[in-house]
Amino acid sequence: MDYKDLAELIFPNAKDISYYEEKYPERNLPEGAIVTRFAPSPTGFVHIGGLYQALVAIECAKRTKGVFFLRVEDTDQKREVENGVTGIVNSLIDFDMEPDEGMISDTEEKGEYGPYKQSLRKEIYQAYAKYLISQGKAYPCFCTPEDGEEIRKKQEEAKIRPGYYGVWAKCRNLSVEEAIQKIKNGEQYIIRFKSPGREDRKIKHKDIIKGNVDFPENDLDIVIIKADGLPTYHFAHAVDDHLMHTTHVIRSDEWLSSVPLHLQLFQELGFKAPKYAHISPIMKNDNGGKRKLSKRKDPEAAVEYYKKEGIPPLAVKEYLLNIANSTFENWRRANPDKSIDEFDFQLNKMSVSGALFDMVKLLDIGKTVISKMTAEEVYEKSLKWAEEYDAKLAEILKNKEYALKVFGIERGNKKPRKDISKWSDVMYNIEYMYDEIFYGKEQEYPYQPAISNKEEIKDILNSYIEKYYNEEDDKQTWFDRIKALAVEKGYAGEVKEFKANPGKYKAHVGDVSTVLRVALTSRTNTPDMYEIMKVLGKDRIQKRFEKAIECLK
RNA sequence: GGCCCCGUGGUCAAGCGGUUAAGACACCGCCCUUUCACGGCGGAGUCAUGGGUUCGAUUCCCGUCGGGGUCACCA
Repeated sequence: MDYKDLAELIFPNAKDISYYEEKYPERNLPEGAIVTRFAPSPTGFVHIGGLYQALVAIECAKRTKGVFFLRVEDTDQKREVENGVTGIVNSLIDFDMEPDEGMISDTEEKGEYGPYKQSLRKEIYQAYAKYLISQGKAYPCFCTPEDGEEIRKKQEEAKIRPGYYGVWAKCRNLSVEEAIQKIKNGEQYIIRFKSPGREDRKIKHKDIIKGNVDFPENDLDIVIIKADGLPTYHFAHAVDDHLMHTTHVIRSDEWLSSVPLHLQLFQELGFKAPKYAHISPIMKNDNGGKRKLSKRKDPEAAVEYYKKEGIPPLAVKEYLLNIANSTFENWRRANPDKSIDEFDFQLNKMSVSGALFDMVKLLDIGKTVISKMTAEEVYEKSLKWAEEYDAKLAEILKNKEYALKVFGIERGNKKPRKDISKWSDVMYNIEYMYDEIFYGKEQEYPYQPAISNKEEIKDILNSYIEKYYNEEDDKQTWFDRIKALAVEKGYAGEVKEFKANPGKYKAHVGDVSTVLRVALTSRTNTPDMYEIMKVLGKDRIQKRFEKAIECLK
């Protein structure tokens, strides 16, 4: 009896691996094309770090006319969440990061290299496990989880390296006959890889991001097929990325220390190993210390958070790209209007250490991104956001024609306003332009100390609307009239003049403007008042003044 | 604890043996200006530490310290 008999006994129905080798031929891609993937567990939750990885992967694939695919790693059934895959796919779509192939929902997929869901690939893994067993490179292990625990305990007590290896790997040296007998006796088992490695030897690995890294060889007989018949991550990774012809494995750097094992697996399976790029995680400052953004503690760890806040996906991507390649920022300054797809992303220029997440910077990028949009775009996007997250905003945005005027204020010129960094800022930015909200609020007029006399304010307001305001005026004329009003009432027409001779005037034209502004908007700081008045129109201006005067009493 | 990775201003970072050590965000000041934002100009602030190597180290080597990762029938 030999290894083949053992393999046959364990996986009687498994196909020969040549079947799969033929079924999934080499991809027909241009020279240098990168085939890579995003391979999350279907928890339905996409971590910002996952999005980051996916973005990097997409940039690589796009740049080389390669392939980016989505594979679902659901070999741990405990982690399975209902509709988890759809959730992930939708998040990618939200960010305009749709994969070229792979899963497109919980049950559907596209592409020739599937299934893209590992739980559906059971027989494939078993075929390769069978192959390994028949070669004497894997074996059934009859140790129970409790046995494993016991071994670890002993190792800990003896202060030696824990794990299933060397003399501790009890089942490794079972003869084929013994193994067959145990199986026939109905003993439960799992399949372990028979590692040819030695801990006292080093291997060299060149990681695209981390550079040269030396490790001790792997000598652990890790399990490749679990009791439930599904593979472990390591085995699935080797089989899948081989069969799917992945050229570059781009993943979080928590996997870096598994590289010796993975390389060994590829070697023993007779596969060509992919290139690896291990990305540093995005960190967060946690009083003094650094730690990974945590799903439990940090809301911003979830991609869903950005959607809820209304931070434009493009802003998130630009921010992430900036962490990935800091040259992006300079490129962006030089090419403010180009698509990010034109940026020459370099995998090997990625930072080796983990960056601290900087929300302030993200929001700054958000401001710039939104400032470049047309009023129409701002309208569409904020409405879409509002429909999902802010019913009141959605309601006031119904009148598109008017909303466009409001969003058009100081927009589209060479120096557009930058005061909206996310869609959830919109309400605050525009609410006073809507009468239903303006009059609905408890009226407060924060007049400035420069002009605080009630009669004075009333006089300025009345004079302005009666004698000085003319809807037809261009901006220069409009402001000249405000100056004339100021002068008439004994204020300096120029701020400079006032500063030069402060004793000569009650205050200056700026203070007069503030009176108008506050009456109009109940705010001291607003965008350009000329444009605001244009949008409001004379009737509404008059009404607001009347209301302001009324409130003075 | 073993193994591995990392350490330039508050943050992201360029730099790779000789630089006044880029740039961005944040901060401060000034200018522009009817407010605010924008924009422009300027400012403060950094090579973790100790030893080497070298004519010369932020750059190379070693130690120390600090941070992170990993040691599952989880991924």
